[in-house]
Amino acid sequence: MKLIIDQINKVFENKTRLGIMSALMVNESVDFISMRELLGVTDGNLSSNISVLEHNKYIKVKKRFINKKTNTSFSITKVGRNAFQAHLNALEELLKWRLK
Amino acid sequence: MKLIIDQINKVFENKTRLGIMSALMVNESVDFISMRELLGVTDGNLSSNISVLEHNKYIKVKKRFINKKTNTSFSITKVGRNAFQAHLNALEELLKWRLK
DNA sequence: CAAAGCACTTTGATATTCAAAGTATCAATA
DNA sequence: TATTGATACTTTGAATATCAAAGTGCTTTG
Repeated sequence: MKLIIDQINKVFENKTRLGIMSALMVNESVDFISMRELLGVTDGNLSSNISVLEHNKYIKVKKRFINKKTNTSFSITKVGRNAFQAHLNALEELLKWRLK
Repeated sequence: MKLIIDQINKVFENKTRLGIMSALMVNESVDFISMRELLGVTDGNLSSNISVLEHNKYIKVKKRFINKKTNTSFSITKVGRNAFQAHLNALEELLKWRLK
């Protein structure tokens, strides 16, 4: 069981980051405001958790202007997708372990 | 998606506690030493996380003597089982959400 | 040109984590 | 029978994490 637990990724042991990653697994790109609405979190919370994921190279952040307003959007990286998938697999293993 | 994320239980956002609960879902009772070995954690880590689960009434702690040595064992409560199941359902929902 | 809004980021008080140090009891060795 | 070691935990606290309020830098509106 230790082997399974070791595969659980600390970065994803957080509601907001779990939500961000889930959203980016199915959406090519999601912008700041949409993500905030989707998750129902404060902007401060979203911003700091985005930073954590970015520093881990799990997501990419793209900033641009859309009619004179800043627009920040996120996408998942290959590394992020693999790490998240590994985390989900570990969770699944933990549940399978329960049954044997 | 906010509705799903809200169902994620903060108490279970921790490797050790996730492991404890998984173990107690399938084992009527597990003692301190066995749990520590099973999870591969330090005794301090196990002890403090057991306290968290106990204060949340998710597990019961039973202390007794087995040939003059203290023996502490844990079991899941009805409340704990329900809470953990709800948490697992939320995780599952989050994954299902990914597919639509 | 203030004042208000928008789209974020930073700050910091508060909460959490977990291993080292501590406690209590028993067993063995000298 | 002191003394050291082992076992079975618990407590402490330094390090780290969380997240909402306050801050920043724009633009727009009155």
